[in-house]
Amino acid sequence: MKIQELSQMTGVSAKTIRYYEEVGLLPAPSRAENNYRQYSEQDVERLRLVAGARRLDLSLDDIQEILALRDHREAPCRVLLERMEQKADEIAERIHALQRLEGELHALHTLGLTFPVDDVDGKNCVCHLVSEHTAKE
Amino acid sequence: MKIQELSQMTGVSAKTIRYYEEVGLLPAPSRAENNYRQYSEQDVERLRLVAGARRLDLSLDDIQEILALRDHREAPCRVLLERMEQKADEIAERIHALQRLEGELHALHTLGLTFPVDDVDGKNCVCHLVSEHTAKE
DNA sequence: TCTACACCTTCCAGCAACTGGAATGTCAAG
DNA sequence: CTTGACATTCCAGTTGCTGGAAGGTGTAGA
Repeated sequence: MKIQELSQMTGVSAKTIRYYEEVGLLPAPSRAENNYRQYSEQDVERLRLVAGARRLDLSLDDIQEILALRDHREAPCRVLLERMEQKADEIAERIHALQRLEGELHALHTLGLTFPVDDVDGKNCVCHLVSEHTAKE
Repeated sequence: MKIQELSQMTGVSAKTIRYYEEVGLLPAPSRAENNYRQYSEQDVERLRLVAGARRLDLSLDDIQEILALRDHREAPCRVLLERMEQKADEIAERIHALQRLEGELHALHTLGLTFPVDDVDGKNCVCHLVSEHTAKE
């Protein structure tokens, strides 16, 4: 099958497929007479694994590692499970950071509303709050 | 004051300060005899506003806009408040996306644990789950 | 047959916001 | 006089793609 078909079967754009090949996630496929890339069912499977892992926000490096294990006929499941756990921790942390940020934004916004809005560089201005914000904590 | 001092007063690295100058967030400062950058109190103030806004995760483009208003002696507070609101919405959305992702990761991980961990390419493997994950929803 | 159109190829550039490093210059202390 | 901490410029790399140019290929219709 041609690249466009592989793209449709996996939801990964042709551009991205070529990129994955370039960085070594996908092997260079065989070519037709006209130099078009030709893909097999195996390629579909491999790319589906990549796409699934990307959807879980695993890094291309992590995916490389997992695929390399598979290519050496070692079961990659253990590593994959481990990476999923790490990723979950990372995401939990990012969620907390974002929630803190959200709180700060709301607090500053509320406080900012109590100030005159046309103050160019006076002290009673949300801009000043934001500047001070640097030093906080 | 020299760049290192400005850096310490604002918590922004010297490298980043030069970068901000390069992209036009900070004006090119005057230079000493030895070609070292020389900063004033005004620069401290300006950079503090930038740093505070960055801490709130506003983009450099947003900050450009706010500083440009200030430079034209227009009160930037209205715009700043608006951007803060937009940013809060954006962050709320990102939090939701991450929470969904976290849920998926945990679900797959739990399910993956019920499978044998040494299956190279069989179907009872978390890798297979992840591949299938592509098609979901 | 001509031509339009959709597909394929390669290669180069750009995004955001920095960060690292090389090569070089300056200055104060011991 | 040397050592070390600063300063300068410039170039490259990070992550994971995406856009676009310039050109080749394949098919269907006028």
